[in-house]
Amino acid sequence: MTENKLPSRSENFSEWYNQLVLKAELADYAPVRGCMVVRPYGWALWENIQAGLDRRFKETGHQNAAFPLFIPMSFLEKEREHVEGFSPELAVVTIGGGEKLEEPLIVRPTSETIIGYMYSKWIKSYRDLPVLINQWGNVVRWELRTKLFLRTLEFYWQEGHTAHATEQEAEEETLRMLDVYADFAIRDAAVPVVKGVKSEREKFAGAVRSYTIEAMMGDTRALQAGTSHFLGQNFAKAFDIQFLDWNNELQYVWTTSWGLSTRFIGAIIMTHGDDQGLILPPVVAPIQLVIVPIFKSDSEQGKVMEAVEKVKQALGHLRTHVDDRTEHTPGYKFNDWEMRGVPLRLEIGPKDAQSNSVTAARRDLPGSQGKSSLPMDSLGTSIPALLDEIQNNLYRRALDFRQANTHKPTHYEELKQVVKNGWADAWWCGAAECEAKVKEDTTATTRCIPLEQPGGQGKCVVCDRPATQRVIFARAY
RNA sequence: CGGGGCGUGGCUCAGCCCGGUUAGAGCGCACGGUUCGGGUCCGUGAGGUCGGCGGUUCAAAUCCGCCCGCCCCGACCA
Repeated sequence: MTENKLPSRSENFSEWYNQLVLKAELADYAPVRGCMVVRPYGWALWENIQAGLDRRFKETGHQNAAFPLFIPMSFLEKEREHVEGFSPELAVVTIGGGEKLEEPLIVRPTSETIIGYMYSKWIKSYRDLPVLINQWGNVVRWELRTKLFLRTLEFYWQEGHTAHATEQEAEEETLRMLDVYADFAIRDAAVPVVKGVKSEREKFAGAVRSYTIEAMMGDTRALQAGTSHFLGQNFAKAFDIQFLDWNNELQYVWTTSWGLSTRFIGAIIMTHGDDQGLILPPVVAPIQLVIVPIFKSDSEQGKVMEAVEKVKQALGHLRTHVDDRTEHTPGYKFNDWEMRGVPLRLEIGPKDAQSNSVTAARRDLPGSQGKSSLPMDSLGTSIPALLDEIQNNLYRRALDFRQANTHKPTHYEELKQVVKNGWADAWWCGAAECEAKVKEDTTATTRCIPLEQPGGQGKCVVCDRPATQRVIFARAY
């Protein structure tokens, strides 16, 4: 009767997540520890994420390009913080074509260095600036503990790398791309995010300042869903990226980098999913609409399939799938597509065909609550409207959840308590010791200093000294 | 690397403590029929060097040793 049941989301979130990823056929474990195979359904979701981002990148004037997978080891060593940050997690190639290499190559963990090297060759004048390039690709980081999509040895992402003539322009670019990520997360993925600045401790190795969008997952843990870094002149100096300015003076460029990875798929799963399985936001769902035909006799089949054809034509612009498998009963298919997160299901049976209507079932509302009968003639407008409503409902629900689980502790004992099961939004003096103490005592870290601040000042939740900024403490993935 | 748990058909596990016929179940898979508006039901069948190596024993999935792998919790991280 109940086969292939998922573990309960509320009882064992982690197990629920792992099994859901496998059963929904988003990904599978690869033979190498920590590596992941992205299966067609998962990749289709990634392609929709890519499309949403890529459109925004183009709108903001960026171009795509591709840089090498292999980077000379010496490149990494040119920027001190960068090499310190990434050394422990490098994959290194020492043999090529059977010969020991003179200089080891690293498999890129990120491409600031090799792109910096190329930029130094390309940029000579202020007329060459800005350079606005994005790369879609894969990178390798030898992580100790991995989790499907969230942290794998190899992952797919995009990394944007830009160079500018002035500090202000680079800062603007950094924030512009942070906004692009936030807009994508909110509007395409229905994932509410907080934009903010990372603390010194949490920032990218080599950055002057790292910005982040942080999202709350269904177990209240935080996930860094995308980052944008202001790199100052760190990489420009390490790679000699210099240009002659308007006054014929030699200047270092100002650079930025920003990235969003397949980790975001994990964010979508953990934000929207429920005990039944995935719930995918319509904008990014590989299948927006599944049609389940229902019939017994041959004559019923004829009428039903005729209706199915009509519906397909009316909804030609949507990503639609007709589940015409004969080996499964309708009930089985309902559960199957719910598990896979398809946002809307249309059931078309003899009764519907008879009454010239279809039965629609929303994935975001459970059981009969989400069911309604829609007249066949107006599906061209009613279905897109319904998908919109689902998209909006998913966002609002996730936002409500985050707000309900974000606390504002005013003293340390309270902080320690709330951070066990939620976010803490609190005054912080900015001292690294306070940050470290919280981590020590609770495992929670500072996620970001939100860009939106209430103003005024208070007392640091850890040490009671005066504080002018609020920060979010949370346990994170 | 530290702490905990676990390795038995594709999956989830029982059997192990107390060694002894051809190693089991449910799900999945294949075939036939039945059913089809919320995971139909019945039948038949395929599929396992019990993680690996070694030891004890007349006899090892079961006892002992070593190794390997996986999962969870930490340190590292998008």
